[in-house]
Amino acid sequence: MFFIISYKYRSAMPGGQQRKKDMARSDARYREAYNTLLDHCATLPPGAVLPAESALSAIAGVSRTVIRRCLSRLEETGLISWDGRDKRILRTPAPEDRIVLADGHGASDDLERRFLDWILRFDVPANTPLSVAELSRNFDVPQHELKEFLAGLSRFGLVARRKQGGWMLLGFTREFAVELSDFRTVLELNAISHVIDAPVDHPVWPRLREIRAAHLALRSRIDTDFHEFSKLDEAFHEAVNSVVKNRFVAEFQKVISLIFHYHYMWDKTHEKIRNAAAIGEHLAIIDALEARDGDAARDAARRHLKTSKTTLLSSLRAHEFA
Amino acid sequence: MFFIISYKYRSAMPGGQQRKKDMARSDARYREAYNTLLDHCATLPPGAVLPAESALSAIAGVSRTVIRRCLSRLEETGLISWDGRDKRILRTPAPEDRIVLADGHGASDDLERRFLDWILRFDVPANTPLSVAELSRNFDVPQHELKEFLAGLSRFGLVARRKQGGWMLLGFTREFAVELSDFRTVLELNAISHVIDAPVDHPVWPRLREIRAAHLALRSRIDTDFHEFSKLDEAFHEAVNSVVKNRFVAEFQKVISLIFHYHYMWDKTHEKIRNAAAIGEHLAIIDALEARDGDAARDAARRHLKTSKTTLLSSLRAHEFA
DNA sequence: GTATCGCTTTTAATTATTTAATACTGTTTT
DNA sequence: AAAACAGTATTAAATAATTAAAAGCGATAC
Repeated sequence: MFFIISYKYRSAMPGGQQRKKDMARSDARYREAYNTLLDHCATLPPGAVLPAESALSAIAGVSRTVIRRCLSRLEETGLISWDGRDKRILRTPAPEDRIVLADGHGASDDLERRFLDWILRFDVPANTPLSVAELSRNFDVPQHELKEFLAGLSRFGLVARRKQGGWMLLGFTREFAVELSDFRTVLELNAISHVIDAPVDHPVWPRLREIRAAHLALRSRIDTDFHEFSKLDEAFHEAVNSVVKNRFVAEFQKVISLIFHYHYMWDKTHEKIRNAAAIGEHLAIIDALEARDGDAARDAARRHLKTSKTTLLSSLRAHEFA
Repeated sequence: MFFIISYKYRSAMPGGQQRKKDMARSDARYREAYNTLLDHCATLPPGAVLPAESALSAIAGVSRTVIRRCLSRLEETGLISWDGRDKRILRTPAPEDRIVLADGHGASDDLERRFLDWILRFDVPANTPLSVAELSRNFDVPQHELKEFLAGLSRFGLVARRKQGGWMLLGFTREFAVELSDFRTVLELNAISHVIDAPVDHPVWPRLREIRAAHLALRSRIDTDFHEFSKLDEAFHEAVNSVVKNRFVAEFQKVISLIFHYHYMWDKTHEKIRNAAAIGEHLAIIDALEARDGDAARDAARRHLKTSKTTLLSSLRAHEFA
């Protein structure tokens, strides 16, 4: 009983805002909901009656508990009157009525990309112990999120738990690269087969035509713009794999394409020659696909993936001896 | 300063054992290390000098911090004398000197199997909200372990976060089953190709011969023992896939085989006929493999996997209308 | 000079606390 | 009477706080 009522008075305590120390869980949800409610009130004239608590909870996308906390504050601030079901707007909310949102970690969503980026860019060696505390600081993400993220990565065999606690980076070893390349080949050849069977009105066909044109255009100015190939490579493989509608394939493809993409970008040895050759390989695949010649397409793809694998491995070797 | 010294006296406090409430983290590591050290002491005669702290930490596989805590207790119990580097055994340890290991959650390792078992056995519907607290109670696993586990599963698209917090079971929908089957087909056909290329002295060949014999034996008594097929099915697919040495494939295969295995066990409709047919399909694959006929093997495998897919889907449909 | 120790600092596992979500219950409104 | 609603109680999720363990760092003994 007291528990609920106390909401009404809590924010009236000295300081107004809660001390950070007391907040086991952030009240960001409440703050956002409050502002959303303000916006809603702004659309109504003074004297208007507010809808039911459950209706408001639907509007703000939060539970009734949060709504009641918001209403308490609205009443207290003098924005509304509140007695049971009767909730009336007293005055139109002003900009200064909003509560500031404690700047949360907006960084969380991008974590995977930034983490892989870090590993590949700084060439973090295999068997490096990963400190959750340190990663948390560097990536500006709460520790528990990082733990969940690492738990997810462990499913890909990229990291593993250490017996003495914490985590350890397993890849990027030679074995990892080989197995990744092999797995990519399996997925990609399957995708090629799917493209061959795609109906004539499938969006992949115009997309491939565009990509072919882009390849030809880049080939004509390869001497100067060879570094643009990386983007083209990603687009090509994305187009081919887009035909396969499979959540498992998609999940892996995300990681695979990221890793290959970065290696293409950073391995600068013979970059121009490599990219020129890859353009040729891509065009061969597209030719075979458009001719609906499955065997030829798979052969061409196999050749291209073999080149990719070799490139990936040699870039690892280069780092090893660096 | 006081913090560390207190180790020496803490265990002398009333009760001897720490109150559970005070233990933010379990001291299981210390307890195990202590017993290990006792075992080590038992091999030495009284009066013998114990090795350096770092050496002991290597023996017990823990940090020096834990070793020092153990030494404190050993000294206190009168088992050793300890003054700086001088550590001598005073008497041979007796069985009652061991500390009891607080029975921890030995349940953690088996979590994946038990979780999938639960989903499939009780036919938990798609879009069911999963409560970490409840799962934690039912599976007798700490909450944070469950969160990490669910984070891992989300990589397979089996579960996902909810915006209002917590997790939600996504599969087992029809789409999930279709995509899982398709993915399994891709992996399995690849495995078949690998088997074909395996050298004559590869262990897969004798294994397949054994499995063929087991199939023939079961076929002769299929009328009574048809339910034994489930084990045979698992053995067959495991043998074929064992040829592919790939961490990504292996990780998926674990989940896939579990799911198909359970469905074979529980879908009781036409079980005898289904299993008899599957035996024939398996034998056809084995025949083609032993004849080193890649195309025939892949065709046979495709037929078998198609049957499997149909069975999986119809078992889902059966549940839907139940 | 180097191996080892005492002590300090840092990290990770786990509990505890706070906020939010949900379930339940009786009352009011239609 | 039935539906909608607010008040209350319970439960869960996020995250801070706490403790065990690990790692690090001079000092010291050999």
